Amino acid sequence: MSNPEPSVMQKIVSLSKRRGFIFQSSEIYGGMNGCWDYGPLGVELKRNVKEAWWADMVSRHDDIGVLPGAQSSFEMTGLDCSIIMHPQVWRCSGHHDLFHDMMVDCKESKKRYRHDQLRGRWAEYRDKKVFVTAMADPEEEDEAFTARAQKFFGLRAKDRDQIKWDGSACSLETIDELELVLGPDAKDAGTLTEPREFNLMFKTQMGALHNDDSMAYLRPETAQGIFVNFKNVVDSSRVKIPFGIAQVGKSFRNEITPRNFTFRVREFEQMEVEFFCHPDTSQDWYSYWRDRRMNWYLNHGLSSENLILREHHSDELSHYSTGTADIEYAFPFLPEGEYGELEGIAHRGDFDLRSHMEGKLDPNSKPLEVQLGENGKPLWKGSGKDLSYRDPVSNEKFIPHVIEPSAGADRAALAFLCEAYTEDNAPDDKGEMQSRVVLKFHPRLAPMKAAVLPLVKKDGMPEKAQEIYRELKRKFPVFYDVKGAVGRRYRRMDEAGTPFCVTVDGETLSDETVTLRERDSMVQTRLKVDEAMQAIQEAIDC
RNA sequence: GCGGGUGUAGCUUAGUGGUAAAGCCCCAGCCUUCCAAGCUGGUCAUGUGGGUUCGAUUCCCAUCACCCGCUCCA
Repeated sequence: MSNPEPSVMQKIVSLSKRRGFIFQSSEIYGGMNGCWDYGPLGVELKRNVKEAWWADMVSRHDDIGVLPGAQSSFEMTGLDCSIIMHPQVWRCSGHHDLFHDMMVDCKESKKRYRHDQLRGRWAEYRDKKVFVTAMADPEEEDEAFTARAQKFFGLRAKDRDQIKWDGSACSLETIDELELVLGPDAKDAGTLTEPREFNLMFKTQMGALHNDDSMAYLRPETAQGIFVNFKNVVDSSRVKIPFGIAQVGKSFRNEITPRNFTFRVREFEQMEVEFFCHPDTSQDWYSYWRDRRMNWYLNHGLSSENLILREHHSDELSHYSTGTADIEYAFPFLPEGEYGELEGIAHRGDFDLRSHMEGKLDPNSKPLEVQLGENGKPLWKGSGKDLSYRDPVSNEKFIPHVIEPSAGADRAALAFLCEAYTEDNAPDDKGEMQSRVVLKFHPRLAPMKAAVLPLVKKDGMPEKAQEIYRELKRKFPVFYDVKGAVGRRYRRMDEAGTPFCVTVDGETLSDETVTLRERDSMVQTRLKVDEAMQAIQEAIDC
């Protein structure tokens, strides 16, 4: 049984494990569906992604100057909030209603239905009784039930009126005898499963005693923590609109189908900005963030051939949003021409702040109004706190609009890993070309920035190399390796994505020069140790 | 959630109802003055749990994980 050539994705997964980028979670116990761990090199890669993002969005941000493409200067600040928040946060955010359904599956048709949306009616013919269901509009449902029952009982159209109907149409929720239920797309009765709770939010218990009051959720996104702290940040930090609040952290979603390595997982890390601005300027800020975020990926090495900016069509948008764009990458596990989302940039209007003020807004209302429950009161009460903003100069009071660039840290790390994976050819010691695996990471993202290698393990070279290693290590992550032929060590570093090798030879001992070998081109340059360090630092900083 | 496939060392593979094989990697030496496969030695494996059997890595069942397709994707 000879297998075909492994796919690029299989090679990346294999390399990830072999070199310590990404491991299956809990592997010694057989693994955990959709969970992955970052190994020694992977943790550096992902940290570099997050740190580059944080530096570019927050710590290095120029609060005073006007950045290219921006209409004015703006401030950026950060936040780190708890993963478990007040359950009302998720009711007002809309996650509770959207993520929380009772579902039934049909074993015959393999279709899945919302338990509360499935309606039917009891029908009887001769000795057979069945609860026929159908997916139909209320005006047409009686006709649909009749058609389903007629087919089930094997009757002709003219014999329809022989079907006896018992009671009026009702929701499946009122029916206990599932074995007598005919599914909307089934031929036989009794193919529907018991209703099962379908909850995309992770539930947990707050406190050691478990009861209904102690139920809490693990956050499904970091964004809500920013919205609920909006007033705190404004009151404590002297920021003025426009400004952004950034946060990096873990989020949890019970994805139905974890798939594709670390792309779709249940525990993941987000890098989100909520950018608050005046409603009149929000469209320009939306365009600004969309373009800036796209360029961020391009500047860190993703090829423009593999990256697209996809603007959502107007019919895809929540109507309160006036723009949403996805930054998508052509991951190797996807079919040709398909892309997977790295980041979404959404214009969210004032939906979130108002929902946390007034109560959950009905996303289908226009203009936005608080969603009411059956008793005519708000379905989910808001905080009642005033989350509007008063401009200190104009004295205008308004609820800011929000632009939300929301990125996946794991997805970004995976995209950079996939983009970096390259097979090319390099000469061996006899000058014959051999295949080479090299990870062409941007130096800023590479787990190790350089390796320090004594050319041979004698004549004082190891001692000198260790000295240089300690000097460089104060500035950035460096690896020391003395084992085996130097060519072998170069290849090992190529496979780990280390952009530079500093090689110590006989000359180093007398004149403090080394060779600096560049990973992608394999070009070597003879430099002073200080110059080599500077060259590496410049490559990282760019 | 459904259907199909796969699961043997860190990786890639071989093989068998009766002692599990190899290459690469890795480790310890030796050799080596700039791009992997010179020498010697060494570590390490049948996903998990049952069943059949004198004996199971092999056959059967279940389970877990991964891959492909469907479904889902705020």
